[in-house]
Amino acid sequence: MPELPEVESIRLTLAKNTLGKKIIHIKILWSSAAISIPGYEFAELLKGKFIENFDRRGKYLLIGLSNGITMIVHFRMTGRLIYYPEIHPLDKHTHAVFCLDEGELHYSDIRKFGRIQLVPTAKAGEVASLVKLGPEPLDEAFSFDQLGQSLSKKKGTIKAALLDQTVIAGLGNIYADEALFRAGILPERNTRSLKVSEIILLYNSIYEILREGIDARGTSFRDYRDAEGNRGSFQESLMVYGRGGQECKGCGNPLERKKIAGRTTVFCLHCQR
DNA sequence: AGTGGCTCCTGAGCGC
DNA sequence: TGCGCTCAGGAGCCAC
Repeated sequence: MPELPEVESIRLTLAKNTLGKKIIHIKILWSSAAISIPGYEFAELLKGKFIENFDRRGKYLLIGLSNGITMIVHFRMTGRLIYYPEIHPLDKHTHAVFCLDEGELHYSDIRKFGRIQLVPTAKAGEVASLVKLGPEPLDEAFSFDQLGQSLSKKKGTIKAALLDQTVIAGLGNIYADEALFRAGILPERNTRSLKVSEIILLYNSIYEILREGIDARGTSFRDYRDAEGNRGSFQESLMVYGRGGQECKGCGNPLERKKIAGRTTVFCLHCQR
């Protein structure tokens, strides 16, 4: 599932392959919920436009086009945007093909949870889902004070707080569990019970985990691929996610697996407290 | 206001 | 072999 490091990897590989290219035409194969406007209108708006820049906010990818329109993509669980230098056959779950002056870009999504919307670039900052987002964890301006302040407003468990995109943008189930393990904090801890020293540990862990995730070009636990169709490698470095019942890589005790904040959560009772 | 539960959707994995 | 069940989950929405 594309979280911040995966979306960032998609952004980088897309920019490398498609920046400055022209959209010749678009084939819409499935458009019911994924695209916010009727398919023909969507295709008409993008036809003949150049891909000018790529940005990312949390798990959202922002593609700037030459007509003053920004395409905002959220991949949710299984969304993919893959560039092929040559004409490439459609697969069962391809929803749209952007035919470029050189190569083509395929948007596919097995579970159909992904969303694409078009907004005027000038108003991209006003899009409700983006406005609500909390700070960017990799932004230089993001401090542990800021994290502490965001967390102080939350009740519930720290796991729920980390998944809340208004607290901090870009964490999903994988990186939330990994950051908590690294910080040595139990996911079920009440957010308000965290000491300043623990918030500093958590702040550093989030930063490191996301950086390492990007360096590994993301986590391909199952479906994730970057814009060149390649898998990431961070799944090899996971300490807890997807490892319930297995030995903790830190202490050797079996890892716990429990639903917290409605998400499967894996943690170590010995290494986290 | 904050929280918990439901919904969308498909494929994988399991037991029988 | 194949059926039917359960699970995986981001975020929007609703009820309390």
